[in-house]
Amino acid sequence: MCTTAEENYLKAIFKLSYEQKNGVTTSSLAEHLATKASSVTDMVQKLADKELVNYIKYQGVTLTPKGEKIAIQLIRKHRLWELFLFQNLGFKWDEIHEIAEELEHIKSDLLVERLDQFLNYPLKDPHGDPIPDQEGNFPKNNSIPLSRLNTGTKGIVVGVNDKSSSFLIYLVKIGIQLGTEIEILEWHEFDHSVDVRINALTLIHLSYQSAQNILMSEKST
Amino acid sequence: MCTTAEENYLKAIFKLSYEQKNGVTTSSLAEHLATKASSVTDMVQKLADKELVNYIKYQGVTLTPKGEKIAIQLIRKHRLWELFLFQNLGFKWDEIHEIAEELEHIKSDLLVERLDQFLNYPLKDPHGDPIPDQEGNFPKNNSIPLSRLNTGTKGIVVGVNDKSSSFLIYLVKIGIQLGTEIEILEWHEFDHSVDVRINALTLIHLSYQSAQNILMSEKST
DNA sequence: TAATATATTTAGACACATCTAAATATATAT
DNA sequence: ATATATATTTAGATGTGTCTAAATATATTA
Ligand SMILES: [Mn+2]
Ligand SMILES: [Mn+2]
Ligand SMILES: [Mn+2]
Ligand SMILES: [Mn+2]
Repeated sequence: MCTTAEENYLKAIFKLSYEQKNGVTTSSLAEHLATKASSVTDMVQKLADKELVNYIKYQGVTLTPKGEKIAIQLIRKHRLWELFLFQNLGFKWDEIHEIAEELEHIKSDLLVERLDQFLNYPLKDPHGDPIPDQEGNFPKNNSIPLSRLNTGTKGIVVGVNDKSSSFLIYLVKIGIQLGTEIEILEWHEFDHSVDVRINALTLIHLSYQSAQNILMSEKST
Repeated sequence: MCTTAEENYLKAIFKLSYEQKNGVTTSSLAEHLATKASSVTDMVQKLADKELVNYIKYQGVTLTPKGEKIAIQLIRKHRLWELFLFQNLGFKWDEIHEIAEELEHIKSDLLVERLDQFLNYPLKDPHGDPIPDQEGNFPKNNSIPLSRLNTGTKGIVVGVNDKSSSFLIYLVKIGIQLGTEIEILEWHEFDHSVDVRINALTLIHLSYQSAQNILMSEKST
């Protein structure tokens, strides 16, 4: 069994290992978990003792299969709870992450399966992120950042990279949520910002950072 | 804010203060929480520093209004979660307590209110226990232990005192759950056990301990 | 390659929650 | 009332998870 702190470390290592292919660094973990590098070293050594991570001093850390399994189950629980909060309890897009951050640590395999069943075995959470199944398989999602769409193309918003409240609230304010149709009107070379049309109606301007964090369906038109 | 450990102590003090009117004793708390008397003393002193309990050495402990409010909110959360697990996720009578013991510590007032709304503002949990409202008021429940019913009277099972898995599983096995009608047939003087008829059909024998732990509606016939 | 900057680990400390063993207070019995 | 038993508190220790400051390794730059 893992403590809540250990679980949060495993989840963080899993997330960061997509950006850092040869070992997650101590400092990036410290930043992600809002803690100190020395605390990370301590914990990572403990996780290595438990054979949940591979760790060589100064070389960063990767998950063992055992550690990865736990991380994926946590993501599964997190996203199922988020969907429950969103769909059944009427929480907003930007209110669910923090609560799910606590709920994901409730220890009961049966609870997760029943929740999955109650929600009708969903494939995506309210942010458009894929929900892994019992075995840890992620459903395919072939989305690309809005920043990679060409002028003139249209697409549907299917997710976001940045799940911070501030970004999500901003998106709602400018009229963007899951399912919104967006047409690329014009890219601006100098700052990579873009003018778009929302739902064939409203014209708005998106910064490059926003464009990178909005995920669109690949339209094979 | 309280830690999970502090919250569990407050809840335990609240429960035990019905049996011990002038201060909950250190040893009874230790027993209830499956810990040592010395640990209880430590924690109780900390809770006194936080002004959540009144504590005088060797005199036992009582809740302050502030401490009582927290305890009642915990009971509210615990019972709402139990009902959710029972009604919506299909858990059995005896499976819900342990999971709710974890869920009750999730920190979000909005979550509790939304859950209450989702469950349609219920008055009782799956064990027949009253669910306090937002202000901490318990709905009246005028139940009496089966052990106090006279020969010939009938009643409906509306709750249980003992919520242990073993007792609940036993009740299900002998055909007793919430809503079951029980008729008192004959009391046995020597061991205070009783013969009863269940749902106007099955005859069974109950020990005095069982009779004390089954709560019946007061029938004003 | 040597000097400097940055990243990481180690050492030592602290708060929390628990324990065992010893000291002390309260209750009970002679 | 004194002795004995029981309940409670204190003292000292442990494990977890965190921190700051110091030591050491790796990366960068001259
Ligand atoms: Mn978490
Ligand atoms: Mn999400
Ligand atoms: Mn609890
Ligand atoms: Mn209950």
